[in-house]
Amino acid sequence: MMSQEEVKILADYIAENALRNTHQRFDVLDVFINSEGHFSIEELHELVKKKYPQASFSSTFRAMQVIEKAGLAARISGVDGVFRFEHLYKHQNHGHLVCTQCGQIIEYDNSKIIKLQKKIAAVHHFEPIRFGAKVRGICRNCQVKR
Amino acid sequence: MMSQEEVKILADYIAENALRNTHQRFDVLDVFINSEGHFSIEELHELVKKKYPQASFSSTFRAMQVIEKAGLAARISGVDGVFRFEHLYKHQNHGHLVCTQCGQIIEYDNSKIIKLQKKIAAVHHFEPIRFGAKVRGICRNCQVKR
DNA sequence: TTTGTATTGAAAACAATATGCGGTAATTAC
DNA sequence: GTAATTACCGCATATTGTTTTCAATACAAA
Repeated sequence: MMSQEEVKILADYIAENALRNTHQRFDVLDVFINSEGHFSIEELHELVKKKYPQASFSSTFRAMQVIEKAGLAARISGVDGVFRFEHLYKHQNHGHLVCTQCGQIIEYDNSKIIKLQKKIAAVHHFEPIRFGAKVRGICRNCQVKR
Repeated sequence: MMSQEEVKILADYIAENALRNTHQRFDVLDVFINSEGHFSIEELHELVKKKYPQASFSSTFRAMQVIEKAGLAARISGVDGVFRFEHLYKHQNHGHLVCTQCGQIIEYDNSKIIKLQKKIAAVHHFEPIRFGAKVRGICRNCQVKR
């Protein structure tokens, strides 16, 4: 059920950089692509192990580095010090609402914000690569809890 | 040359929380307030040591925790995994342009972006605490270098 | 002062991230 | 197809940045 498009992107990246097509890399990609939300490497590795029990942490770690370089994933820093991965492919133009209570990350469309950021970057002669917008606060659920 | 307003804020926080007025805390505050830009704890500690050579890393670390809780500083994650401190007092409503080459952080006014974020948060019934906007890219200097 | 306790400084613990190494497996050359 | 090459895996361990422990000290209240 893995999207062939992302597989192709990774395969292309591997070919272009004279790397090797190993099943581990595509195993990790498989799990990552079919995951919803934002996972740390450790969390992601737990998911990978469920489907591919023989997977090692290092492989998940290094596979994600490749997937990141291939442009399919990006690191974001959540509410704790741990970074998590977000999907980049077909997930353009979104910002994050980060709950400081439960750590949940909600995505929202931020195309308007990006337009503003592009203007600002231009003023500063800054060549933008990636845009981010984050609001820290309390999510609906955690408000109810109190 | 230390702003008395920030000193008062810290002193108030200390009084309200039954902490103690130690010179170490105000030494660190002094250096932090008179610093421009964004420093990691380690970088900040280097600055502190220049003025107060006897200062220990632990003290700088813990003093910044207190200063943070007093609402005078906030952590931001820069281009590497290291967090840095930014000024909160009299530094409202700004976003960051982060250079992925040299790590430099440029601040910009983002009051318009915050307005948009407030709207979005309301739609999601999300209670906002702090707003952030970040653009990763290449700064003017680093563009020239290439 | 005396007493109680928060704070300090040094070192060590911790957690997250990253790497070195020897064996293994994917490619390439033949 | 087979051998040669070399990137990669998995394990263990190193590294880095951050936090905590603990005994000694300094602050604040009586």
